[in-house]
Amino acid sequence: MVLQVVQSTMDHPTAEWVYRQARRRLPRISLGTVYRNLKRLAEEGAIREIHTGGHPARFDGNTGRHYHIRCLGCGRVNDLPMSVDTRLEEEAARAMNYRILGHEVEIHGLCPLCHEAGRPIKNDSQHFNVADSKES
Amino acid sequence: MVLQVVQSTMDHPTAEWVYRQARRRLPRISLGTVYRNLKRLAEEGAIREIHTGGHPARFDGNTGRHYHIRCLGCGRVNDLPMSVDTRLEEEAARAMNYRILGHEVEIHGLCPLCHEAGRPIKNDSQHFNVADSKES
DNA sequence: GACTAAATGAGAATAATTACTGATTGTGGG
DNA sequence: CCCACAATCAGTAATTATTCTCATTTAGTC
Repeated sequence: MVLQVVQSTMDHPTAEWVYRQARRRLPRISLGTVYRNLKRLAEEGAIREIHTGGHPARFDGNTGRHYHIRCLGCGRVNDLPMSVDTRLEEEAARAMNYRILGHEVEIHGLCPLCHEAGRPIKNDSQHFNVADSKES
Repeated sequence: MVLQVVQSTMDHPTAEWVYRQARRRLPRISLGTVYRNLKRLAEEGAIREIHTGGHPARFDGNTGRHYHIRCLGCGRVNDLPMSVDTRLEEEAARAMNYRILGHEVEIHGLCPLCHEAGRPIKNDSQHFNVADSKES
């Protein structure tokens, strides 16, 4: 059920958002349960966890390899429809003697809304909320 | 002074580690002061903050553009001596209509020590400590 | 239906970080 | 030297995100 919620959106929801959505169907569900299941799903590989950037973790129903772009104005995270560059890993392997396991790329910018609104960059600690377009 | 500590190492220390080091010279310094100054330095651009990956933030005295490699065994973060690929930003700009401001790349792997020791991946929540080679 | 294992809800606990507070230290005039 | 004023500090309380605990519920199975 938690899985369905995460997969239901192209946004990359925070645990908090998943909780709010889940509660619409299972009003008695607790935040702890949401966290517990998000973690389990991530371990099983059914979803991905995005820690990159700052404060609340985000979850991604799209488990294929892909990059993200993050808005420094509102914290929104979107998938990037661009190819994954494995040369980055090859180059790192040559440089570093690590056993390479993967890589992540995150582009930073201002989303159209924040850019237009002239919203400032809040790289700093703010409790980002997912784009709440379809939610109170 | 906090700046000196951060710049004194190629590791990417956590606030905690900076605190421990700083206290060797200024034994009365408080953790709050360390955080306050780390934040200020980061805002002024004198150091960089690395949030990517999980739990405690790390700080980087090297403010030039560069990539990082993170060991999923011990949490260590190292600089990568490889060139920054601005094509990633160009490609993202074409794809997304964001105002692009920058990008980050993080390679994941196991450092030589963890690899050899067969240490498992602890992607999960652990309080990573910096490589404490020169510290109690 | 009884027994067992797994999952849950509710709230306490933890970890990292920030904010607040009153005390201390500077600093530049006079 | 002394005084106002600003900056910084140590210490601590508060916040945020997340995990843990544990009594209870739910499921599965014989």
